[in-house]
Amino acid sequence: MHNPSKQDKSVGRPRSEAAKTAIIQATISLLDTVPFSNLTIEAIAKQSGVSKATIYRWWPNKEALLFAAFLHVTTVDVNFEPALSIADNFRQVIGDLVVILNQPLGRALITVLIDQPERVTAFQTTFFEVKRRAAKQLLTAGQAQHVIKPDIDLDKALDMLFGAVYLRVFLYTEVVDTDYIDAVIAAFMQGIRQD
Amino acid sequence: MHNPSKQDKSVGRPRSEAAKTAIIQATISLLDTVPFSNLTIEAIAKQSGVSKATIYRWWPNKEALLFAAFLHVTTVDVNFEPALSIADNFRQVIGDLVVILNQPLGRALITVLIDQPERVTAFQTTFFEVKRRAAKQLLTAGQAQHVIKPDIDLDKALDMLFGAVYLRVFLYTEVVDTDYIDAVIAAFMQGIRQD
Amino acid sequence: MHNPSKQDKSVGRPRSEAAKTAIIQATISLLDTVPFSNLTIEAIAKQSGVSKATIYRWWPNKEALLFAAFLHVTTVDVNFEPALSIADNFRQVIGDLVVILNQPLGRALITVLIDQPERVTAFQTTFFEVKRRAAKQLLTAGQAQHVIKPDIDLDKALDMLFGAVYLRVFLYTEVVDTDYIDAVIAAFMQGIRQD
Amino acid sequence: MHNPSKQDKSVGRPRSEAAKTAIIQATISLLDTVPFSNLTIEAIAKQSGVSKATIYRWWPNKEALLFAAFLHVTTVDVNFEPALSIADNFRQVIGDLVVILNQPLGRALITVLIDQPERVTAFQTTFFEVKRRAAKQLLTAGQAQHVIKPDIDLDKALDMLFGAVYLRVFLYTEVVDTDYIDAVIAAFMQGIRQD
DNA sequence: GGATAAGCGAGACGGTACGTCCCGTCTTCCT
DNA sequence: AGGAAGACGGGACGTACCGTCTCGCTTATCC
Repeated sequence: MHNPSKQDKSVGRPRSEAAKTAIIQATISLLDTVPFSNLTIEAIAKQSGVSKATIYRWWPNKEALLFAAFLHVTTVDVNFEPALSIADNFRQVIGDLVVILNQPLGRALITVLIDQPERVTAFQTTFFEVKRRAAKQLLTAGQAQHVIKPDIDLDKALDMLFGAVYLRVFLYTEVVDTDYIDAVIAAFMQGIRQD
Repeated sequence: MHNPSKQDKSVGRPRSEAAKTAIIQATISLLDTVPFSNLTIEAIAKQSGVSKATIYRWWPNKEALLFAAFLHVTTVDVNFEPALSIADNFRQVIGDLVVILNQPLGRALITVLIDQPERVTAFQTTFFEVKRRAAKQLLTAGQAQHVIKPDIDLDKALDMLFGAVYLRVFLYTEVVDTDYIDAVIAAFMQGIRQD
Repeated sequence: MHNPSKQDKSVGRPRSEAAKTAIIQATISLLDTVPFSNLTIEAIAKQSGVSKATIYRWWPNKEALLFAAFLHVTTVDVNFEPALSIADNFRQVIGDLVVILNQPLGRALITVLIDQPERVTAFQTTFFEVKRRAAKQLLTAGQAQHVIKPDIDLDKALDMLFGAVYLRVFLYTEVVDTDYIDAVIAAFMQGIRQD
Repeated sequence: MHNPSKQDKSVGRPRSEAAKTAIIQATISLLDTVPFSNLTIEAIAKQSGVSKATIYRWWPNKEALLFAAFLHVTTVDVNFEPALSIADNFRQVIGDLVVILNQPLGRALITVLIDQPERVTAFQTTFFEVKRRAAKQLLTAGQAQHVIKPDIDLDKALDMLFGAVYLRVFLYTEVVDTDYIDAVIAAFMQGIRQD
C-alpha cells in the first residue's frame, strides 16, 4: 500500500514540483517566439528562475524536456462518441490533433521526431497508436454496420486521412481550420462510404 | 553600355566551382551519419577541405546550404507519361518522392521546414507545387476521360495521397517500399475511380 | 544586515585560483618564445589547460592579462637602505628594474604602454611613481645631508637616470649588466654630487 | 657605372610610384586613429585604393611598411650649428626628435622595435647612431674647448639625455614641449659643464 | 606592331584566431 | 539531498585578417 502523505521516504530535501512545472511552462512560453533549434537550456533556466543543474536533474537533454512538456499539456485520450456519426467523430479527433500540431510545442515535437527517428518509438504507443487504433475501430465498426465499404484497406485509408492533415499543417503551412477539416473528411468519407 | 541580362562582367577571382561541389558533397555525406541538428559548418569545412569563410561566403547559414545541397541533387521535374495509366503515373512520381524523402537530405530539409515555417515558401513554388500541379493535371485529365469521379475535391485527394507518404516515411518510420506505394495508390484509386 | 566592507558573500562556485595561476604561468612561459604581438589567447588556453572562456571571464583582452601577469611576478616595493650610500641604493633599485625590463614580460608591458598610451595610467601610480617617489626621497635626503647639490632639478635628474636604462635595454638592445649600471650611476652621481 | 635615369631595364609594366606613395600616406593617416597593433593591411589597401597584392609586392609585412613610411617622412640628418652653443644645438636635435616621437608613426616604430628587438639593427646605423654620433662629436668638441668636464663618460651622458626624452614621451605620457626640453638640457648641462 | 612580361584592382581561397554562446558538469553555500 | 548561483573545460559559432592565388586588364620593353 502506498502512503502519499509521507512520500517515498527518501533522505534529503524532496524535489520541487514547483521547479518542474516552472521549467515546463518556460519551455512552452519560449517556444512561442523561438524555434526549437534555437531554444537553449540556459534560456529556460533563466526564464523559469531555476538553475541549469535542476533541469538536468530531471531531464537529460532538451529533447526529453520537450517530450515531457508535450505530454504535460496534451490530452492523448481519444473518446469516440457512439452517438455521433463516423464523420463527426473524425471531426472531433482531427480537430484535437490540429490544435496540438498548430502549437509550437507540436511543431517542435515533430521536428525532433523527424530529425532523430530513433525517438519516434517513444511516441508510437503513447500517442500515434492511441489515435490510430481508436480511428481504426471506428472504421471497423462502420464496416460491420455496412456504412463503410468492406474491401477498404483501413491502414492506408487512415494514413491518407491523417497524412493530409500533417501535410497541410507543416509543409503547406496553410491555415487548417474547421472548413478544411470538414472538407478533407468529406473527401475521405466519399472515398470509403458504402452507397 | 552595360548589359545586365547575362554575362555578369565578373571582376576579381572567380569563385571555385570545385569548392562549391566539395562543400555540397561533404554536407550530403555527413548527413548520412549525423542528424541535421548536430551537423556543424566546421565539420563540413574539414570534410570538404574548404575554409569556413568560403562556406559563409556563399551561404549565410547551414539551412541555406542544406537547401542548396537538396536542390543540387534533386530532380524536380515531373514528367507524366500519357501512355501509362493514372495509377502507374502516380507510382512513378510517388516512387521518386519516396527516394528523396528517405535520404537524410530529405529528412533534414523537412525538419528545417517544420522548425522554421517561414522557409517553406522557398520550396513552395520550386518543389511542392511542381509535383502537385502535375498530379492535379493528371486527375483533371482523368475526370475528362470519365475515369475519375467528377465531383472529387482534387486538392483534398492529393493532400491525402501525398500526406500518406510523408506520414509513413517520417512519423511511422516504417519502410516505404513499392509494396506500400502500390497499396496506398490502390486505396487512393479505389476512392476516386469512376465505376 | 549587509556588510559590504569585505567578505563579498560569494554565491555560486568560487573561481579557481589554480586556473588563474595556470593562465598567468602560461602567459609568461609563452612570452619566452613568442613576441607579445604574436601571443594568442588560444595558445595560452591550450598551454594552461584552461578553456578560452575562463580566460575571458577574468580578463577582457590579452593586454589586461599581460598586466595581471606582470603585477603577479613583480615586486613593486622599493626599500631603500639608509645604511647604504645613495649610489648603492640606486644600484639596488636600478638592478631590480633591469631584471624586470629584461624579461619578456617587461618588454611586452612596455610595448603595450607605448602602443596604447591610454593604458599608462594603470601603471603610473602602482609602478612608475612608486619607484620614482622613493628615488626622489633619496635625493632629497641627500640634499639635506649636503651630499647632493641643492639646486638640482630632481625630476629631470631622475628622468635621465631611469631613461638611460630604458633606452639601453629597449632601443640599443645591448646587454645591461652591473658594469653598465655602475657606470651610469657613476656618471649620474658625478653630475649631481656636491663637492 | 650605374645609370639611374634609364633605370634597371626590366621588362613588363613598371611599378606604380603613385601606388607606393598612396600606401604610405594611407598608413600614416590610419595611424592617427588606430594603434599599430590594430592596423591592418586590408584597411590600408581600402584607404589607399590599392589592392592587397600590391602592398605585399612592395613590403613583406606591415612592420616593413611601417619602417618605409617612417623613413619616408623622417629627416635623419643632423646638422649641428657651430655658431650655436652646445645647449642650443641640443635644443635643436632634441626638439626634432620629440616631434618624431610624438607622431603616431614614431610611437608605432618604437613599439615594433621593442616587441621585436631583432629589428632594431635596421635602425641602429641609419637613425639612432646618426643622432648619437653627432651629439657625441658636439660633446667631444666641448671637451676640447674646456666647456665640458674632461672626465665625463660621454656615452652614459648621452644615454641619460636621450633616455630622459624617450621616458617622458612614452612612459610618463606627459606633454614634452620646449619648456621640458629646455629644463632637461639645463639639468644635463649643469651636470657636465666645466666651471 | 605583335609578342612577351610584369604590375595592378578585384576578390576568392585555405587558414588562424578572435570573442561569444551554450553545452553538460562541477563546486560552493544555503534550505 | 535538493536547489540557486555561477565557474569550469569544451566545442562551435560567425567574423576579421592573414598572405596567396587567379582572373581580366593595363603598361611597358623587346624583337
